Amino acid sequence: MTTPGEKMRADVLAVLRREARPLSAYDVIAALRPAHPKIAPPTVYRALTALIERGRVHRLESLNAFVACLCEEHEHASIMSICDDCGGVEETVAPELLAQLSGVAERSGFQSTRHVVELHGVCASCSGGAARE
Amino acid sequence: MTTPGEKMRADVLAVLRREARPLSAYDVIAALRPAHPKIAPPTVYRALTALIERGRVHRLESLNAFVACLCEEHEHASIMSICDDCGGVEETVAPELLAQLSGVAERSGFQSTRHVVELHGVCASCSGGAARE
DNA sequence: GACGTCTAGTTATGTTATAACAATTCATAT
DNA sequence: ATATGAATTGTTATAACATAACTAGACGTC
Repeated sequence: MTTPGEKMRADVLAVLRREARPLSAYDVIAALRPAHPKIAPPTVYRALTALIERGRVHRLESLNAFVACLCEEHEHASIMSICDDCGGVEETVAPELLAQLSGVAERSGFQSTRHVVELHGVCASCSGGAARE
Repeated sequence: MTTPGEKMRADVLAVLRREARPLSAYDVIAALRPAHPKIAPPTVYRALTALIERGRVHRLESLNAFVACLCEEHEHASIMSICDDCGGVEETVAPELLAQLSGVAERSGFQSTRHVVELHGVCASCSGGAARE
């Protein structure tokens, strides 16, 4: 093991990638319990924080949940579209739109450093597919 | 008292308007304690939910906190600019920009019903004013 | 190898939010 | 007027989310 904590981060990321949907930190803990019986919240939160810094994981603020980043190389902010029906998440990259957002705020002198853009609604499969009831 | 709960909603809104900054639900409870000694979380959360539905209060998802809506008549979604330095919040109305956001997501068939757009950064007074240390 | 520094693990607790139920209010029919 | 029932609010308890504070281990330096 070269850098410590690497294993834990890999395990957390693997869990998030296995599930395609957002998981709460405690969902991750539950999924990790078999491999790490004594795992505690701070361990997972630290791994998640490190993964978020590296752009491997996104935190969904409006859900208090986490998803693996779907695009391999991206370290830029994204638009997260959250289906309130199936719970799925789509990630859209639109730098120019986020730049416009910054620009609007900047008109009053606000310097933005972090964007939280989350859309709630219904995804294509849930609206276009079969009616659910 | 015509509709029940009105008094509580008014009291909660008054607290949020008195402070200009975001308050957690438990901050609101603390502020209300003198007037309502036995107030409990669900009471405040219900009042907040009702006020949010009426567009009087915004929930800041990335802060788990609440602010009074600053603009009197608006029931539309807003861009919330949150100063990480002083904690202040600015509300910007930019319907065309939010429509663009919806549009981008819609290209993959996603129908958005609710927007969460929050910018973190430093406000004009905190960056343009005096250095802080 | 003793010492200091940095990182990770652990314990405990703090903070945010809601489920579940009891009490109350109010409308309606008798 | 009062019994019945629907809807709303108050209350208790607990669930869900997150981090502070401390302990222990790893690693470089002298």
